[in-house]
This record gives sequence, C-alpha cells and structure tokens, in this order.
Amino acid sequence: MKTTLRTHTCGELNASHIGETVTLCGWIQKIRKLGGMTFIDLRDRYGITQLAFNEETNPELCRQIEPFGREWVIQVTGRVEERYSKNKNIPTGDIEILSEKITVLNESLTPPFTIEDESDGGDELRMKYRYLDLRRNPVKNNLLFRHKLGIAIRNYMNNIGFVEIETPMLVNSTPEGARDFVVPSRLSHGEFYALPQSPQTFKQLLMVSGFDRYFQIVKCFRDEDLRADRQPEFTQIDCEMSFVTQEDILQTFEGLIKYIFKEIKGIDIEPIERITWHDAMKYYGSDKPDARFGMRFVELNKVLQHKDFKVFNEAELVVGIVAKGCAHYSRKQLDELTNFVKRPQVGATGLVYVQCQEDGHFKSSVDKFYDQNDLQAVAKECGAEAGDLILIMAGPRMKTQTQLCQLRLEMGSRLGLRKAGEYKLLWVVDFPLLEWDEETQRYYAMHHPFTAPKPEHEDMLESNPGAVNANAYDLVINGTEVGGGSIRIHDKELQKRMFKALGFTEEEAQKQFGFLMNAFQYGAPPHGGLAFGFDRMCSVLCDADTIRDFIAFPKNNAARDVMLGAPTPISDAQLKELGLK
RNA sequence: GGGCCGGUAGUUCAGUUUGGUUAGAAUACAUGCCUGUCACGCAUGGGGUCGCGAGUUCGAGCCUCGUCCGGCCCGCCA
Repeated sequence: MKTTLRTHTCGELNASHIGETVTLCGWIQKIRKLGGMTFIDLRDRYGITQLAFNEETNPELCRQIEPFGREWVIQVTGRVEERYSKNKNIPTGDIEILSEKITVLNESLTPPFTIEDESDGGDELRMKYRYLDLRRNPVKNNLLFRHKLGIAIRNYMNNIGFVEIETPMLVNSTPEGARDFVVPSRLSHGEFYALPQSPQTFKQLLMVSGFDRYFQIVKCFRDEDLRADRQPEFTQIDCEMSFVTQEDILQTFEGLIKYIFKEIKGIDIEPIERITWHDAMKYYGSDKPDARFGMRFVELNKVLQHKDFKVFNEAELVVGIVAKGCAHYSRKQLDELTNFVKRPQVGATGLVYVQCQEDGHFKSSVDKFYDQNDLQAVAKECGAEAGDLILIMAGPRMKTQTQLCQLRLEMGSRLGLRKAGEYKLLWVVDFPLLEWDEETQRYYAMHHPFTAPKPEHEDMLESNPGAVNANAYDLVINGTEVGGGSIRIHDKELQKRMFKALGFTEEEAQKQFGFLMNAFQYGAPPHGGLAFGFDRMCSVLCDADTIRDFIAFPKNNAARDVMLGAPTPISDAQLKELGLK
C-alpha cells in the first residue's frame, strides 16, 4: 500500500518494524494529552497506529499538534518504537511512532457523531453523513464483506463457464409486475424509457444468441414501498442457462451456494432440502419458511369440528402449532399472544390455546365446548406432550395460514429458536403458475409470464389454469427469500397460450413482448435460470435485519437519499426540453 | 392507502403517567492541570425556538387537534 505520500498503512506495523523510519497518512481518531506526553490514534482503512509526542524531546512538534482535532487528515514521519505499555487489543499494539515530522493534509470540522464502532449517532444522522458513517468499522466491514462475496461469486461462476454480460438500463415499461421507474425521452417527446426491474427478457434473448451460461451482478429498479429488506434500487446476481432442466439449475446453484458458505463463512452446508410450495404453505403458512425450527402446522379440522363451537365449525381451516414447554404461560403472556395476532398487521379475530399440564390435565380457552377427551385428541394429533402449549387459529385457509405463520415466527423468536449463526436452506419448488386476483378478475403470473408450466400440467392451461404448477423455485435461507427462478417457455405457441391465460389479447402480447416471441422463432433453446438478491444474501449471511447496512448509499423509508436530498424538482428549462411542460 | 413507535443540548437519551420555580444526565466540544495513555484521569465552562402550527388553561416539553420528519410493519413488491 506504499505510495508517494506513505510508506505503510496504519494497520500493518508491528514489532518486526522496530527501528524503521516510516511515513503514515490517516485520520485522527483520538488525541490523549497527558501533560508532557501526547498520544494520537491515527486511523485509516487498515487499522489504527499510535503516534507518541514528547514535550521534553520535541517541544516544537507538541506545539504544532496543539490545535489538532478529531478527523483531521495528517501525514506523519517518525521511528517505529516498542511501547512501554503495550495494547493487546489491536494488532499494532506493540509499537508506536515516535513522531518527528507532521504535515496537516486537511483540517476537519468536528463530526456530528463519533466515528467509533459504537457511534453515538442515530440512523438518520448517519445516513445524512454517510461518508462519515462509512469510516466506522461495522459499516466499512459490511462493504468489504459485500466486495468479498461478489469476488467469490464471480470466480465461481467464471470457473464453471458463465459469462458476465451487461444489459441495458434504459428499457421499456411493461404493465406486469412491479411499478416501473420511468425516464422521459428528450428525443421522443411524450415517450418514456423504464429502468429494468430485472434483465429477464435480455437474458432469455442471450440464450437465443447462444451464450448458454450467462450471469450478471446487476442493479435492478422497482418503484414500490420500501422495507428493511427492500430498496428501490437493489442488486441481483442474475443467471440463465440453456439446455437444462430444473434439476440442472438447482444442482448448479446449490454448488454456488455451497461454495459461498465454505469460502465466506467457513461452513459446510448440508445438501439443500426441498419442499413443495404446497407443503410450505401447509406446514409453515409461508412460501419462505424459517426452517431453523419445527413448530409445524397441524390441521385440526377433523379433531375439532364435531362440537358446538361455531368459530371452528364454520372455519375453512382449523390449524395449530405446539410451543414446547410453554404450558406454564400466564394469563398475561397468553393475552399478549392474543393481542399480537389481533394487531391490524396480523388481523386475526382471536387465538385459542390448550395447555397440556404436567399432571395430564388439559386447560384451554374453549373448555366450554370441549372436554378432556377432546383436548387429549387434539394434543395427540399435534404430538404435544405434558408441559406443551398448543396455539390454534381458525378461518379462511390462506388467511389463517398467513396469520399463524406470523405467530409461529413470533414464538420462534420468543423461544430463541431463530438462532443467529445457524443456517437452514430450502429450495421451495412447484409453485403455482398463476394466481387469481379478485379485484381485477384475472390471473396473474405468480413468478413472471415467461415461466414454463410443468409439462404434465400444460393441458390444464385453458381448462383449469389455477391448478397448473410451474417449473419455478425459490431459495430460502432462514425465512428470507434469497433467490428465485424458473424454467422458461421457449416455444412461441406455448408463450402465446400463456399470454392468453393472463388475459392479454394477441395484439397486446405482440406489442409488449413481440421482440421475445419473434426471437423464439429463430431457434430458442430450452432454458431457465434464477436470480439471487445480492443485498439480501449479504444481510442473511451476516445475520443482519436490514440490507441498508450493506449498501454504501441507501435510500430511506420514503425512497429518499437524505444525503443528496434526492429526488428534487428540476428546472422549467429541463422540463421543457423533455416535453413535460 | 392503513397500523404502531419516535422527534427535548452537537449527539444519544431521561423528564410527558399526575400541566406549576431556573428543563436534566451521559457523551461530544472549549479552557486549565496532568510524562505511558489507549473508553486516560481531574477541574471549570459554553451549549436548548422541547419538530412545526393552532387550541385548552392563570400557566403547556407534558393535555387536544392538525401538520411535517424518521423507523418498523400490513397492503404493494410478476
């Protein structure tokens, strides 16, 4: 790291350098004045080195550093000395620089928050001064982690023959999927480009072109509301392969994931378990189950729909989970859980519990309707033992599954079952091809309109579209959807039928996706692929809750860049030029 | 579009339940002392439109209404 201005970095000097004269550059982390003795911690990307100043031996230098403050940028030359009192906590703790010459490269205002691992600054302030925040180790290390992960992925993909190809950022808007970010055209007034939600169609065209193994680490844009794990611009590891079946794709990318865990985390992962979408919904109430813990759903319709309890009898689904060892929960704790599911975010009307007491008795919130034998049957069905707590919800199937899923995750968290550092990976397979939307009274593609139906279900595309499964799959890690993909339609006729099932007229389909269907007339190979969320992959591997920590300059909740102040109005002249005024 | 939480010193927060004298703490900053610190220590000091607006009241950081900003979530995200 030697340059004209420095001989070493602030992280590399140790006892072996004692006696050498060195020049360092960096930021002042901290100044400690002890009267005749002054110490400065000098920081750069690589670490911290202590500079020592002695009033007796070098009074002029001590006078020079008098006005120095935090975050000033200085260049220092001096001799590497062994310390009187060593600091075991840092790699450079055995030595210090007995300074001889100091140059101020730049002064600094006092930063609005402390540049330390545990900063005193809140999120908002740190975002506004993100360039200062990035000086802090935790954030800096996240970006270094991201870099390392990116390099590992590129290496692996290159080694197995994948070619990285860039695709355009100015594309056209399509009605399907997420809202588009649009860019007005100056040369064609009244017309707009869209920023890509993903390079989906381009990678399929690249398959037609014969690049049978393509990938790209690429920015994608979606104009939807944000979350801790959703940013309007985010990065995908976008991949596509030709002459493959679903099995080839799952195997290929299981290899990549295995390599990443080994290379980055030093973990040998088990072969990735597969679960059908149907089973994921049935047992976890979610298409992205956190499988670090069991607490699987047990359907209780048969066991509970024979008494006078209307709520259960009229429900499409009665379903429960077992919280191990929670029979002792107090009234207050049970009320808390009830309130949890009644919150508008969950939206349940109530929660039924059965306590399997140590003495073999059962106590429940529905004792009025069910006797000990009934409750014993429930416990047996659920596999609950003495000391366990059974939590039961009822209602419309999908809604109830989703609600119980949230309760399951809540219980998992309360019981410490969602352990950091433990990774449970799942391939969720056999997604439905289409999803019915009540509001618009039509089917939507669950994945996207280019996803191939399972060949054995193709016949039902017209007769029973809702029952058709797709050759589509998601990779789920600890309850986070980290990636997903599908085998694509490569046949023009099948693609036409798909558009028809989605309610497109032939003209609409031709207008929007004609380029793709035209391309399919020139020898499209069978192909498929997937895309991983790069930001999410970083956060999941680091057990972080938010992807923002892994993005150098992220947007806030309202999709604003608080540092830039973006978005901003533009001038009338610009609007005019774009034909918007 | 909706739900919940927050906004008080440069910063992080307490104070709001029960309205009442001069709004506190820590840290940062400044000054002085200190020759082995590394979360240095000690002393002193400056620093506040209590997000903004309206209302209730003799009196509002505290109560009411509105509004803006931030965070988490639901909807949304093929």
